[in-house]
Amino acid sequence: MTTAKRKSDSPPPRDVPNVVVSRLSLYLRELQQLVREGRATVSSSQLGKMLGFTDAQVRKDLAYFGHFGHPGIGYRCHDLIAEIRHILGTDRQWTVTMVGVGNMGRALLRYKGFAAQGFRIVAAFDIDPRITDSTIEGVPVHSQQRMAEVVRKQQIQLGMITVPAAQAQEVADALVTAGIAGIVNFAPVTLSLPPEVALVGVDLTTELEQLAFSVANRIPQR
Amino acid sequence: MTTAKRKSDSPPPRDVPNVVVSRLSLYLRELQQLVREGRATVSSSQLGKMLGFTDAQVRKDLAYFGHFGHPGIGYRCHDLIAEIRHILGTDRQWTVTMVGVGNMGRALLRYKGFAAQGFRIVAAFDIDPRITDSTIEGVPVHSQQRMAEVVRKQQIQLGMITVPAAQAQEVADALVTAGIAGIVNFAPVTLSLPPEVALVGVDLTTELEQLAFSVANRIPQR
DNA sequence: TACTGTGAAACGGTTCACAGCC
DNA sequence: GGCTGTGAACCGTTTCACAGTA
Repeated sequence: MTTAKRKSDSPPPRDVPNVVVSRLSLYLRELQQLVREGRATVSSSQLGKMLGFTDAQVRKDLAYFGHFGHPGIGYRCHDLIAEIRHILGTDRQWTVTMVGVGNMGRALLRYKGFAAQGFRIVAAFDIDPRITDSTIEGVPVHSQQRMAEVVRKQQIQLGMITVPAAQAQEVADALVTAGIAGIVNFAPVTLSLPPEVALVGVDLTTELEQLAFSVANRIPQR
Repeated sequence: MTTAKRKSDSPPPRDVPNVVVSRLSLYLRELQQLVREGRATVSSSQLGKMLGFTDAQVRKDLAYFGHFGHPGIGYRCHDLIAEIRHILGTDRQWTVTMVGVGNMGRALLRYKGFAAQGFRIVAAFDIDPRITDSTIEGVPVHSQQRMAEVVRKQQIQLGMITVPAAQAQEVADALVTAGIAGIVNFAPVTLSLPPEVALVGVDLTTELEQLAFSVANRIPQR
């Protein structure tokens, strides 16, 4: 790390627009790609162009968190990756569990991309006795009854819900009781959780509907 | 359908904020749930509460497209479902293809939820000769070389990309050449497409990163 | 009374434009 | 010359508050 400095090391700014954080993830993805291609630095306008954002937006987004750039040079890719990972909290390991080992759950268990960003799936749960107490991709699959126990013992922080919609709320409640800090919900229902538990919803049908609307109304996106 | 009327039947308003469309999908999901529970009408404040939005927001969102509500009554669930499906374009069938029949592709092929919203997966493509020319969940899996031919012949409108990141751009280019109108990209890369092709990106690692940030910074979400 | 639809006000995020730095 | 960081202007979205309707 060179002269780049954070505004304040631990407590992050209070007033960061929510969308900024989601763009941070995209910057990170592009930067990792650039490093793989051997690039050392990138300017805000180059990074913006790759993602369809303006240069000013890139600079503003990053400036919420510190002075990471170098006038006349741009941003050093390697350093900026480290900064963004620090901001997102993915410079450390997160322990994750998956509830529901059906088609979707299984596919996500096999996906190798999570580990590279610091997310380690350490346990899965299902109600089907044919798969509980087995191991899929090195991840032990437990009976859902053991959730509280396993989550506590293994200090699991995040949960992904990939059960049918009808069971999603009770699974979420169980995860909350077990002490989970955040949930990604893939079931197509709105979950209600206590406010101290973070929630991200991913509904694939909804995504297709966005696409259908764009196509049906011929809205050029970029 | 009763007295509810659209502002104008076919051409939709030009100036609809983008976020409104994504909320429309959520309204639809809740309304379908309400109908399953036997509810006939719902007010903007009830619908809003279910999703964590204000009543004014719900009314404004819907008012962009027409006068669907009934003062003193609220919205008739059944009618509003029909209206929203008409707006999204999901009152008709969409033909969809899936490129990449690995873990994720297979999981999505098996997912039953798409069909219920009007999305019919009619063909899939892969490069692995061990699975090409077979059938998965009733969906024929073709060699990727046949993409242009099959997409044209079957008049496929939308594509989902579930290949590894390194191949995503070339697959996207091939889909565009074949004449696809919109793409959902699950590969963790930024695709560059001609502006007349609609694009929705879903990056699961990005979603986990959002969650990590929220947890690391203890931001209550709701 | 219960509720919608909508102008107007308030808010928040994006873009502009430029001082400062390499 | 090339580039960042940032106050100020701008613009899009949300919320308010109320007239109108059943």
